[in-house]
Amino acid sequence: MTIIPTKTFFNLKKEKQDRITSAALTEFSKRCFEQAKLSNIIRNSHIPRGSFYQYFDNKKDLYLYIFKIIGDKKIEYMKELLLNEKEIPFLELFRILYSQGIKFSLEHPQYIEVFKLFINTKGPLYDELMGEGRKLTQQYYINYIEADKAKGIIRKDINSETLADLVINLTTNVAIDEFELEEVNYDKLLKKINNIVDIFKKGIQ
Amino acid sequence: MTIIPTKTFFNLKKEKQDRITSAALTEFSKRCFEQAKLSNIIRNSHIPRGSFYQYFDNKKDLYLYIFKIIGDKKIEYMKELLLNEKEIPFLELFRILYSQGIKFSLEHPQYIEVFKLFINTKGPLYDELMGEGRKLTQQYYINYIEADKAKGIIRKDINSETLADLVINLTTNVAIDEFELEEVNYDKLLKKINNIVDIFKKGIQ
DNA sequence: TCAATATATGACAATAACGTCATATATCGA
DNA sequence: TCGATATATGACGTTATTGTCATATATTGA
Repeated sequence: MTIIPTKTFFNLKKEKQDRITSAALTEFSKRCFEQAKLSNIIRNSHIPRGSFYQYFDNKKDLYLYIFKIIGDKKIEYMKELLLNEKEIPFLELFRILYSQGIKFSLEHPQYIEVFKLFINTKGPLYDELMGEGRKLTQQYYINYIEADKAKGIIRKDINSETLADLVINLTTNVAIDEFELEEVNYDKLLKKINNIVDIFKKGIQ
Repeated sequence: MTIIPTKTFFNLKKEKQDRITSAALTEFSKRCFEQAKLSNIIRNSHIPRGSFYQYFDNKKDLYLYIFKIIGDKKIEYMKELLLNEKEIPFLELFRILYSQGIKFSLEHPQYIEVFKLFINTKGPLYDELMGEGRKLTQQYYINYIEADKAKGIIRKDINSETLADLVINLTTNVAIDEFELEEVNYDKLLKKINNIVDIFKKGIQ
């Protein structure tokens, strides 16, 4: 069993580690995993080809490492926010997740590019990394929805699964679409989120 | 100015043309444009490498041709449906487009795979082919929404643009997600669409 | 100090893809 | 029939990329 990255990598001066992760982030934010070129990363981080293979087994290992960094940062970012929010209504949860997710993305534009490419390029790697993830999220939302139904906040005839799926799509795809646009403005986005929540709450009629 | 494909291609026996388009469809439904391998297409259609380059200038031309075939089929499929639907409410338009889109996809599973990969791999080709497409669609929806507002079917305080964007996302991303699942059942999907329309109409409260 | 361990290095083999080209074969029209 | 035009063919040049390996250099600890 090999450590990923290698012990050698962690022994490196932080500056050198950063040069590599930074170059990797740049490449993986421009091209999907399959399309990304290790040669670019090696060139831009100014390390010899041979050295790279002392730090990582291959391109995939590097990708997984970068992906882990992003995941950890995001979880850390969201966790504190959700810790004291056990009993909020579903739509509030959605509002928080959506807006906080966008805030995170604004602060880490490169991360979100990597993630976008990952989401979009649904290959074997996608299945490997996501696995049961989506079903877990769906169940997570359904719990809130059912709780709201019990409290009478959400109509009983709403299909929980459909609603959960809708929201999952909005928090991934729609949020991601926001960043295709030219100027991203947080306040503008907040208004948009409130619009969406309002549509969900009261309908459009 | 070169014809795309070549005149030569159209002179071919239909059987041979089909062998090529069929092999291309298979490849482009498995791999995005950049990732797709012309070698596979050439091998599976049992034509010599040299011949291919008498029919198409390059991989991109073949892709554009396949894409055009799909686009034409879809337009033809949707057109007759929308011709006599000038004055329907926005949500009805949505219901029709969504369900008809899914029906089309069920009948042409390979087409939808190609399209999924195209949508997802947002590269230079995406921009080239989509261009103003999204903005046109947005405006198309907004017209219906504004008309409904005038008639009092949709609340005046709903943001037309936001609603249009929401629906665009649902008709592309969500519809596409349906096909990630194992068993696709049209009746089940119809129910789901009605659920979604209901949520939009009356809200979840 | 000096041997053992850890790190650095870039040339190289292997693989794979695209598009070209010279040549062979078939078809068509007068 | 036979020359002109259209089509067929696959070996080849070119280019890119990944991962390997033998060797050089640095660092560490006894």
